[in-house]
Amino acid sequence: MENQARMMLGHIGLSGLSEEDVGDPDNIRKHHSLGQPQQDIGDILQQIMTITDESLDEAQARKHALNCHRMKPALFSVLCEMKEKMALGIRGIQEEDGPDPQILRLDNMLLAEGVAGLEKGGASAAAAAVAVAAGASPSDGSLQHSEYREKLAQIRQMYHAELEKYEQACNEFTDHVMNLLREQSRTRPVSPKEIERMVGIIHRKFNTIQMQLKQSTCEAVMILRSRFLDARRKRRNFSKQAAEILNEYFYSHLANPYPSEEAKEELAKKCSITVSQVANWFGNKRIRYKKNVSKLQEEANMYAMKTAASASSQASQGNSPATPNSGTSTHT
DNA sequence: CAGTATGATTCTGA
DNA sequence: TCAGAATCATACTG
Repeated sequence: MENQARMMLGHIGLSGLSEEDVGDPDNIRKHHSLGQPQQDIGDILQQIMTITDESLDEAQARKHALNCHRMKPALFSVLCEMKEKMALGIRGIQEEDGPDPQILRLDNMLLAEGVAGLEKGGASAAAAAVAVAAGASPSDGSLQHSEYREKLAQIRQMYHAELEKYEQACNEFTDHVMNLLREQSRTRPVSPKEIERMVGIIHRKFNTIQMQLKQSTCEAVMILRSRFLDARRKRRNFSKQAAEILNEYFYSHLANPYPSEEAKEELAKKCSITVSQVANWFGNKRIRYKKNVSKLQEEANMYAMKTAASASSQASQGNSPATPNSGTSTHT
């Protein structure tokens, strides 16, 4: 950081003059009386270039010597003059280009994913959104989404830690550069605009770093999300018992195999699956039955007989069936 | 390992 | 918005 700042500023600073130049006023006279201005400029440039090799203490001593030098006001005015000419070139640079659309996009994405939001609500909301996208009921969410939420929280934590680190580093660096410039303004002309410009440059640099952080965070969330959805996509056959229950209901309501919300909920509870899984099952079953009536007729008969048997046994025990047996008789 | 079964997803039309 | 239809992806079976 220290060196970077010096490198950024050193090339225009006066502190490049060597000890003998600054310490001994005669040297300046000597250089001027040599009648070889090009050689002198070369020397000075050489000295300027070696500034970065010096220790901080040396530089401080040199600066102090320079500040006390009786030629300083004259040098300062010369530098002001030079700067006036140079400033024309600097002014051409555009200052602000408004908020970066890419950063905005990334911010929105992170907000939507619950990474950049205020509290954990964002993360759970995102998890719920994933649950809805995956067609699951909210009731089965807590168990299956806990892992997702945990990972998301990890990403979130890392993101915020890094962001804070970058912000801190940016502020520290800005402070440091501003102090350096303020310090230098005693020996060379440094306008507030220039300081502002330098701060702008630093902020832009840190913004690009921040954008990279946001980009990789987005990537991580996307990977996590797709992995989570892929995991849900992995199919497990329902248990034999669940299939029995669903088939029984289907064939006993063959004339109208569209269970109501309440019926679906009950079936879901009985089969230990979600309501949407019940809906999926009925959707699949209806279409597949229709496509293959002749083949599934056998299955229909089997379930019809089974239902009849259980109904009669229940009747003999004095219990009435819980669900009406509407469709079986038409399909024998 | 190929063919089939099955749960889930996506698209379409009413 | 919902059901049907097509399709995908995986599990199961001979």
